[in-house]
Amino acid sequence: MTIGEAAAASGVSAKMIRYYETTGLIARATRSGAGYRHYTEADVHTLRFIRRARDLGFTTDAIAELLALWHDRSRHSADVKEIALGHVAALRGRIAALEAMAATLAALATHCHGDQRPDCPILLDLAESGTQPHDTTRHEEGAATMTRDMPARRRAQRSTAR
Amino acid sequence: MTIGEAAAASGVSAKMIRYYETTGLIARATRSGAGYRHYTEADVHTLRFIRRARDLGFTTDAIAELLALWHDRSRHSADVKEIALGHVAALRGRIAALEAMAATLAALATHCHGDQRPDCPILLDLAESGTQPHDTTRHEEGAATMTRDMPARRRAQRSTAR
DNA sequence: ATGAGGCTTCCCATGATGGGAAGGTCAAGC
DNA sequence: GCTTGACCTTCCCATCATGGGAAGCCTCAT
Repeated sequence: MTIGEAAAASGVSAKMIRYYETTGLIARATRSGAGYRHYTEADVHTLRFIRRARDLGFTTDAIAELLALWHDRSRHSADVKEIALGHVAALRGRIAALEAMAATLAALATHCHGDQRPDCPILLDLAESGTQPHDTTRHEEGAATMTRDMPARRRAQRSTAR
Repeated sequence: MTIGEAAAASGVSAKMIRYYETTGLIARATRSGAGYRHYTEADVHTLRFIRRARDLGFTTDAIAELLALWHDRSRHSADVKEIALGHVAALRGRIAALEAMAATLAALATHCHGDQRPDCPILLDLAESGTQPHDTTRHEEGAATMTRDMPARRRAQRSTAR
């Protein structure tokens, strides 16, 4: 089947299938005489595996390892389990960092009147809390690390904001 | 003070200070005759504000809004609170998505013997769970979105891990 | 005056993803 | 057999926050 069909069947976009091929996550697809990529059911199976792993938050590296183990008939389930548990630990770490942020903010918010007056403990905290030298170590491996995401509406909103 | 000093005093790297200037998050710095950027204590204060907000996971857009409100003497604390609570909600959404992943994986892992045998429910799940057509809607706005982060030790650990 | 270190700008890379252009291919219908 | 529209190819660009590094200018202390 063609890449478009494989994409539809696997839930991985054609763009990403090509990308995975260039990065070596999947093998180079066989090509038709005209250069069209050609996929088998087995390939689609692999793509679904990748998509599923990705949805579980595995890094690309981990996915590569899992794929290798999957294809390895003589694998030890212990290796798979180790990767999975390692990922669970990573997830829990991220969760803890996010929870710390949420808790801090939620606490500040409860002290904010939320009315027409300008006084606001949230702004006070942002402005004052780090007034001291500030530890330059940054990133307690977690907090600031996962700060990024939630895309869309950038420049647009920004202009209204400033 | 110079950009290097401002960076040390604020905890924001010189690189990022310049970046924030180009994106308009902060005003263009005054320059010395030779073109060196020059910062005041007030500027450092602003940078600390930004850093603190960033550490709390606010998006750049939200930070821009918070800065505007901070500088607005006639702000309504309700506006600040709304942004903060909106962010808390976003954080909780991310947390929920990560927890779902962790829970799924942890459950699978408990059923994995983790020994020398190759049979592993984790791999089975990855390989089979999505065998059906698969909903093409993708990204339930959460799951895959926060998948990315945890930098550093990539390639390195990989080698030791396998 | 010389050298070290700090500053400037500019370019590049990251990771996963999509957008889009320019051009080739295929299958269905006429 | 030819047209047409859908699909394929590669290539480039952009995202977002961040750092690396190069080339060249500036400044202060010796």
